[in-house]
Amino acid sequence: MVIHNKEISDKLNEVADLLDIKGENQFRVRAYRNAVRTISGLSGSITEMAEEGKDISSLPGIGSSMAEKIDEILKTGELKQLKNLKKELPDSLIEIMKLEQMGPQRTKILHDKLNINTIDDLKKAAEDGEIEELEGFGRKTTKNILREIEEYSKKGGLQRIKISEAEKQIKPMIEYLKGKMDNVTIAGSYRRQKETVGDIDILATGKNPDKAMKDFTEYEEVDRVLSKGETKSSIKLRTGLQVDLRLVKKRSFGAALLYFTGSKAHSIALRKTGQNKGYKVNEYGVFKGKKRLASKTEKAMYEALDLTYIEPELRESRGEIEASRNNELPALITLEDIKGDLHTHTNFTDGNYSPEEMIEAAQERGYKYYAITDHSKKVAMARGLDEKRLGKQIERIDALNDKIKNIKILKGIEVDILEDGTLDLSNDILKELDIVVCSVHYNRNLSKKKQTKRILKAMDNPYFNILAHPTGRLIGERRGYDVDMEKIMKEAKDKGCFLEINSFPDRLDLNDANARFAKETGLKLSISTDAHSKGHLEYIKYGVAQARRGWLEKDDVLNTHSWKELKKLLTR
DNA sequence: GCCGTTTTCGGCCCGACTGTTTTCAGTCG
Repeated sequence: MVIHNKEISDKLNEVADLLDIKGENQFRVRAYRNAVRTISGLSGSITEMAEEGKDISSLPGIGSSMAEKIDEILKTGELKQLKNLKKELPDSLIEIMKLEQMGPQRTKILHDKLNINTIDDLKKAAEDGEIEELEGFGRKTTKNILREIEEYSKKGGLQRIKISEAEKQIKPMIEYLKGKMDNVTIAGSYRRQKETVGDIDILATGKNPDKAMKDFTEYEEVDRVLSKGETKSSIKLRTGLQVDLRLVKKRSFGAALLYFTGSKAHSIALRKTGQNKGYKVNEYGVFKGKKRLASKTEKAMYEALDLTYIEPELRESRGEIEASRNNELPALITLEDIKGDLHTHTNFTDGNYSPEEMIEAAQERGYKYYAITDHSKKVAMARGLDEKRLGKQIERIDALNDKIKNIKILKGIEVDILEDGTLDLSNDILKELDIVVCSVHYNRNLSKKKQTKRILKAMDNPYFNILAHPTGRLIGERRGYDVDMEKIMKEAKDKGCFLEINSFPDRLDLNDANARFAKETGLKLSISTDAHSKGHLEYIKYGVAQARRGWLEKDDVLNTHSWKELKKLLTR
């Protein structure tokens, strides 16, 4: 039986939630959450680790006891401890606990005193006035609970939004705030460029807190004010996005930015590092007794802890603090390192613009080369190209290359990998191309074994260059197909093939963990947009961000190289 | 439940805000 990492982390997370509600020791609860975080950050499969006889308890935050539980899940698909917990407490309490304003303890009290087990129970008890009678609760709390239930049912559950969507929603507000206060900076998971964000944390400095908080809470898109204080206020935009503003003193800006950028795990690790040195680390600085050692900038904060500066994208407690201490942090790739796009479409298939128009947009970005990779015939919906139409496109690009001098246009294709692992176009035409991007669009539901075999077989075709959107996932909508990604990466390296980080905001595929594994395998990746429109070329920044989160350096990425070098790399 | 440049036992990050209180618990990040 193949157990996915997510099944393991979901079960352990449920255990943590239920133990939390039960009122168990907080550190024990945290231990489960730490294990969940470790598992979520793995690129490889735990099932396979176990099969290969690797020691699961060597993973950070996973000790012998946790390893035994994981082993039980691997062997039986279940966890007795979780089953027993569910006998004590209905797991529907977890849903209640995750409502805003509700935590483990309130959930427990409501369960014990009013026998509330579901969100419906909660709603009824709140409406009947039972909750406000309880000690520690009151009228306002009851009102907040009812509002959160309404919000919850409106959204159909609790959701995070894509980073691209968050960017769209927050940009106008940032512009507005910049006119009202100083040093306006977005912190939180947005600054770390996580693929999705739950809310937006903004940091700023200003001389007049009352005025600043008033300006913030009176922004025209604000739906309601959740809290308003001297240093912290929270609002909800009409779109449903929560935004927190923290006002800090200029001299503690670095300390505050560091703290509010997180991640939580990174902050905790930093505080521990400080503690070991006899310092106290908080959002106001690094302190030795009363003496402030650092606070103005993040760099100074890190240095006070004997660490080199750590880029926000790395702050996930995935080894960055050790690497910083040993001065072994990667020099992360930047947007400026990208020399061209290797996966784009035109109106030959389902793109919105002609090759000429797309190329012009690429020139505006300063690209040195630009690959046109329209769909192949299998993708009929997009009017995919057959050999004949691709031949015409090749002629058109040859003519363009004769005419246009400052950018090299690469003749390419996004060719479908058919179910049997062959490619959708003949080698006679593929050999005419500069670059062959290959992807799976159909037969997504093959078994892991078959899907892996299919892709590996496709890689045996000597013209196969890059596997596009390798897992096929769509964030928040569709799981990736079942595939042995580690095996594919290792074989890609051996065969001289590459994988893509697809920068399209819905995809971000490969993700950060996969990218990091690729680096560790020594496999270079491309970062491309899959642009279907001129404006999509800008999405490259999201791909670069995920690459940075995956610890990638300039040299780890195919399209940071000159066309001359790239051509060599593509030649098998 | 994890973990060790002080430890195999005894620690485990820290502060702001709200609401319900009248000194503080719960939640959040």
